[in-house]
Amino acid sequence: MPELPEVETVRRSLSGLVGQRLRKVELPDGRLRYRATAAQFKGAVAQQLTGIRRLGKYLLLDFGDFPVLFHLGMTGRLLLTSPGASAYTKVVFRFSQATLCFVDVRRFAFVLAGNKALAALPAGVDALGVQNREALIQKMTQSSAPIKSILLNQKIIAGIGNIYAAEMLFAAGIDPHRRGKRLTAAEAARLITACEKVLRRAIDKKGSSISDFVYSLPGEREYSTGAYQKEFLVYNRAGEPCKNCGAQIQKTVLGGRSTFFCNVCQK
DNA sequence: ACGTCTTCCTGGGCGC
DNA sequence: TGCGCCCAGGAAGACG
Repeated sequence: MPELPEVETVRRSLSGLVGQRLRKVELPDGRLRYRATAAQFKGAVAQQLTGIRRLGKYLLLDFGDFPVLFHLGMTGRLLLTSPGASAYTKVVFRFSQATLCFVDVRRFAFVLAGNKALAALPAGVDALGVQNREALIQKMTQSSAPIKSILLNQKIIAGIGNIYAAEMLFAAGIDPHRRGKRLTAAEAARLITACEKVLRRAIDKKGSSISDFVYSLPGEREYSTGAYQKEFLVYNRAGEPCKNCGAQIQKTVLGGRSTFFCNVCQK
């Protein structure tokens, strides 16, 4: 689920926690990709939350110089709610004025702290923080992997997942199967621009809610959902007409992932 | 070394 | 209604 726009939406939803002190961490069920333990949060307990950063699909809660890192995997959620609200609440953070629950139905999400958090950060440049476009263009065009796999590779560019990769390649008019090497520098540049445009628009719409992406609204009892799924031009639209040319949207498997594209508009 | 495939989990949706 | 199968936003690790 959570790609860059969803994680950014979560980050914004939690901004009210900044300045609050972490009183206590509870572990109803530490089973996640990496088992969560009480010991790992020692450096954060009794500290004030000084900021929340996002890097790619990762969220970093900074307690002074002690970071706590979250990755939501496929179904992870960070919700301002009571632990009993979900049967899948894994970790509970009791702040001075609020309770933050880390919830995951599956166990692909994880939380790391301190040095382990820093070590887990993605190597790639954040997809919305590209300073050196030339360097990124070079990385993209020297790989022999399909361009879609390159977009999904967090070591090259961080934050893009299966949904947005499809939408970006459509926006740039590039076939997902094209090898990075086979792209011209101009096409790679066009793709980077398309990436930023799609991500910004998706953030404006508070992400995509396909089945279960929700976020907390400060002060609200109900969860909210994103709206970008209403604007999908290719993702999950196999067999439907391309909104640009009318041809049927194609679905294939590329790198083990469902891949949607228009074989007329994307070359 | 690099690209691709398999696996980790669980629940929802669909066909029978 | 129930069962079994397939699929899913991610990505590490195994394999070739």
